[in-house]
Amino acid sequence: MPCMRWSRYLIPTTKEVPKDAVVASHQLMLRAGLIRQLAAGVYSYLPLGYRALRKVERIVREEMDRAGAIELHMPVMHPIELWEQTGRTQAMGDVLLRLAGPDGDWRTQTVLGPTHEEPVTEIARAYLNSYRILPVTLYQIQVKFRGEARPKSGVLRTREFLMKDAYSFDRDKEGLDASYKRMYEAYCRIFSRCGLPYIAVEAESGPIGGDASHEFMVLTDAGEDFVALTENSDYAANTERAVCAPLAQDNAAMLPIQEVHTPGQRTIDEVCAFLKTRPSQMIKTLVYVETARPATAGTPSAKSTAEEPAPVVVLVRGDHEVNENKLNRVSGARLQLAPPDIIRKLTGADVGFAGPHTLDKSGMKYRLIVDQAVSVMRNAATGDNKTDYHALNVNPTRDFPLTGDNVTVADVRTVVNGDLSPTGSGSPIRLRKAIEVGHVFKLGTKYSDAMRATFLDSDGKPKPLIMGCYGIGLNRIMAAAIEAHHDDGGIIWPLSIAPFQVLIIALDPREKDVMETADKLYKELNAAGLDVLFDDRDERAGFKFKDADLIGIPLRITVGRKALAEGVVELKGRSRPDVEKFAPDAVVRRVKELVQATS
RNA sequence: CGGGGCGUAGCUCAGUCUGGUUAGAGCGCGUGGUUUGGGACCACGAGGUCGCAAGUUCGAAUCUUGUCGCCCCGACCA
Repeated sequence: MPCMRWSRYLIPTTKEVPKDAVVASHQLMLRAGLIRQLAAGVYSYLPLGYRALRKVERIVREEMDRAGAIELHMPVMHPIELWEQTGRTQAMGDVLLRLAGPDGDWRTQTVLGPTHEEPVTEIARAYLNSYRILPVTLYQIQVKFRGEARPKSGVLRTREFLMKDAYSFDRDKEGLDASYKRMYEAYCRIFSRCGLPYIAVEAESGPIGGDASHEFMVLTDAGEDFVALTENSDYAANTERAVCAPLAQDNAAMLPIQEVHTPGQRTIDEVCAFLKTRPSQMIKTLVYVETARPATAGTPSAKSTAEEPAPVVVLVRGDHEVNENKLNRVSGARLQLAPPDIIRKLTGADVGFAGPHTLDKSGMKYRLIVDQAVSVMRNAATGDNKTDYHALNVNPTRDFPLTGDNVTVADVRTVVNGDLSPTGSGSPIRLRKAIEVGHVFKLGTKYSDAMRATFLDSDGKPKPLIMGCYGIGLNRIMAAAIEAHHDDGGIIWPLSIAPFQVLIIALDPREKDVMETADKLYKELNAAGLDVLFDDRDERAGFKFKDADLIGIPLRITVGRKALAEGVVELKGRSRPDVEKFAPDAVVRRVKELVQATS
């Protein structure tokens, strides 16, 4: 049995808040001696932190196994050729970490895996070649490497992290639905068992659409995703994807268009202040062009000199933001904001004065995409396609079309606070910050097509494997748990993932009785299969209590001279203020009860 | 990649503007003593090529240039 005496263990706690740590979980993980930073976005897990991480790992593994997934272990080093088969060297860009080496060296042909769709599909291609062995779900718990542009918030966003990634392979869409559901349910169990207050939200699902993707979120300001939740909880989605009920038609009488001299007023805020109007009464006119498919050096696959696609003019309300995911889907192309020269050519004005009502005068072809919220406006203010001028009382239908070959009315904006639930319940949407701890995704045949991973179906015909992928960030679970469970004194671990379940503090370690009693409790609890840490350090009581609160072990047994003189020891839960007194024998029973009740 | 900030002891920082003995404090660490139920106190001590490099100067933590690293905001995020 390993010796878990604090005096012989390594728990470098600190009183001072490390200067680089901003969010609570980062500060506490450093102060409690769980992690140590080695480089930007690269952390060591110290003994206490590693124990918690392994607890999380165990829960994840148990639930994956229970859901019928099969564990394997794939390499971190991948031949880049594998990534070229799916075109993701380009899609991933700088996120894909390459090894450096002399030209022609194997190193330059090797990348560190940021995820494992390609390697797992390579395995599936080799071995999952009959409908008879389907469905199969494979998973691993493995380190991932990503060239994150900006690691931040401690362990929440790093360049190296531990992930559980699972991949399902099915013969048809119904099978995928079933596999997806099984993983979804396993995820719910995992996050519940880890003590996380999570919600599952609809997530951006890329080209497949529908209900093909969910993210598991923990609501906290330390997160960097935004989720849209309705007040009555009938809808929850990532803002990348969230939709809302259409806005109602404004029925004000249309006023005649009026031109206003607005010298140098370009931004929505400037113009609003100048015109004494509000952003919600303005139309933001944005010009997009198709992203040039960049031909990476060395790959002579560039298709150039095709006809220059027409710019896409997008209208959203002044207080709304374009959601580029939605826009790309509506337009059927990958768009980016147009450079100034195209804007000048199309609008005849400097950037900042574009409007939808007089665009035809340039003679340039363009497509018009009108956000639904704009389509119901009346008497809006917008640019006048004339430098230093804006127009008042611009109206859809009268001044620019809502129908026609090159016109689309659609939802292309990001939802905002106060939008109403898309379910029609009328419940308002609230935006909340959240940490993404898990993501389930129906992939379909994207990778099996690209890598020709087919199986022979019962009809004797080769068909592409239908895939799903399912990720969980284990380090993020740890950090999210701390974000959700801490107080001024430190961490309050959920029992299930606490590095230790019980902390025994010997308050007067030089007293023979105290040490003997504490040591006996330590041995008994250990023998009962509990994870026990024994604070046998010769320190003052206050010092040890502060440390105990900081590292947040759920159950604390205090053995002190005074209480022992009355024949008792003290039991306290980290999350509650009250202290219970027990005879040493009784406390072991009580602790066992408490641990069993929660596991 | 754009904007801002910071690199001095294991940690938190002062000193830099205005160059000048041997570079400081608190925490932590070691030794001894007094203490001992919510981060004690006294004494002594160990620990730093002031991120790195070049330059200016009689002299550089301090000025100049370059470079590397870290943090924050933004952009980006299969």
